Amino acid sequence: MSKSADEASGAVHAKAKYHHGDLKEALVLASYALVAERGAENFSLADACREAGVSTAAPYKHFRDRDEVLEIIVARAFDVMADRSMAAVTEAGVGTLDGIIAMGRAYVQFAVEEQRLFRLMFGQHPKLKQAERVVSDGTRCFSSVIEQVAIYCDKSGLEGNPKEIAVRLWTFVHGAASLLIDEDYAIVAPEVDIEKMISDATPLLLAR
Amino acid sequence: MSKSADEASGAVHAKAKYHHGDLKEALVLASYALVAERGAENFSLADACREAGVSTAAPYKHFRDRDEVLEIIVARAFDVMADRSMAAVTEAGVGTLDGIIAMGRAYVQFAVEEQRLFRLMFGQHPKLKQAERVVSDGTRCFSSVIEQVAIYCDKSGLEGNPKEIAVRLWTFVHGAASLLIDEDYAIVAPEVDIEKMISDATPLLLAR
DNA sequence: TAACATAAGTTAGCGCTCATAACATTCCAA
DNA sequence: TTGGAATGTTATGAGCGCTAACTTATGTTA
Repeated sequence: MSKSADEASGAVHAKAKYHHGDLKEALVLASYALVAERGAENFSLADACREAGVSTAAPYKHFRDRDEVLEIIVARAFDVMADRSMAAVTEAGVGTLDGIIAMGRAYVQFAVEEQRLFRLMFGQHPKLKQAERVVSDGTRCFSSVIEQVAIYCDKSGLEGNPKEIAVRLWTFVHGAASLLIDEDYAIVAPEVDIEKMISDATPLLLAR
Repeated sequence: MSKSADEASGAVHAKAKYHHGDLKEALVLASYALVAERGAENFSLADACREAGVSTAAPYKHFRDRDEVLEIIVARAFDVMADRSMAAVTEAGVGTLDGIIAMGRAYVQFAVEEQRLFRLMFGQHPKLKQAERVVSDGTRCFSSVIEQVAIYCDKSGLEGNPKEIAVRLWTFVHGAASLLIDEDYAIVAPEVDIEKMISDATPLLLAR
């Protein structure tokens, strides 16, 4: 078992080599998994080190600090989100009402499935927000929403400003995602059906 | 100066008395202020102890652990929020569209002014969510929204389920508050006018 | 009034974190 | 072949939450 694991990791006969090979990537992968599982607040770089089999000082040869690791994780998470979102749109119909609803649902679904990552992506963490990779990936993600709304407006002769409408839709699904994963609905309105709420509210919010 | 402070705190000639008087309340007040200022993640019980002038072990005579202090803080913050919300409704008109819009704006305003508290109140923190005081205070807060919607529906002959509509409105303003304080709007749509967005969206979401 | 139980403080210490400094090893290129 | 540069190591510091064991003050009861 441990033998096949060794082979899978590409180490032909790697008995405790001093240099890891690609420690940076290994630490990012381990950290990504740990954050996705336990959340950023319960993630320690030290754990990632143990997983990668190196000392707790090793990361500092590759990263500025703990926050730089989180930065990279967030950027990757945005990529994953963008992919899933586009897949949903493509399936439901580009530039259609159903497509836009599907995007909203995909947003919430991502938030539920990747709770811990979602919180890190959108939560307040000053250092992360300024990071180049985070800003550009986040912006790209949002642009695709505006695009879908623009096509829909065009098709259906709606007059509104696509960006303004996109912000409105984003606001709603983000609220839904947040209240859902933070279990605020559960306390106050456990019976709420999110999927239905989104399909109900989307056309209302698209109105001019 | 220090003399008048002593008198104000009720200590007639209190030079370093071994027993504090009301350490529990003093720690809660100090902690509330620190959390409001720095956020729960950057708050240490140790800091609150220094502020209160006691050892770092002292709190454990009064609280189960750090989380119990946060629990109490959240409960108090909900009270403050409920007060401000009701004040806004009363001023704008009970059971009117303006009243409902005012509540939404008050929600966002509270979130902005008390960012750190807001995050603690609605963020994911399993131990806190289950706490009795938090659940009951949160529920009471939400009930007042349902009430306003119900009156409005009655008056204007709207057919919808008040709770369902209240959830929809809450979802929207919560999304707005979150994206605003976490600076996600700032990255992607810095020009957005939240006040206007809320007054635009509220009537749309009230529709059946 | 004296004695004592208990409440409410203290110090010391464990185990964990992030981060830095100083040292060791390995790799690669001149 | 050899000397940096890159990439590991160990040791350490400062801060955190929390517990154990001890001390001091308080207030009730005999």
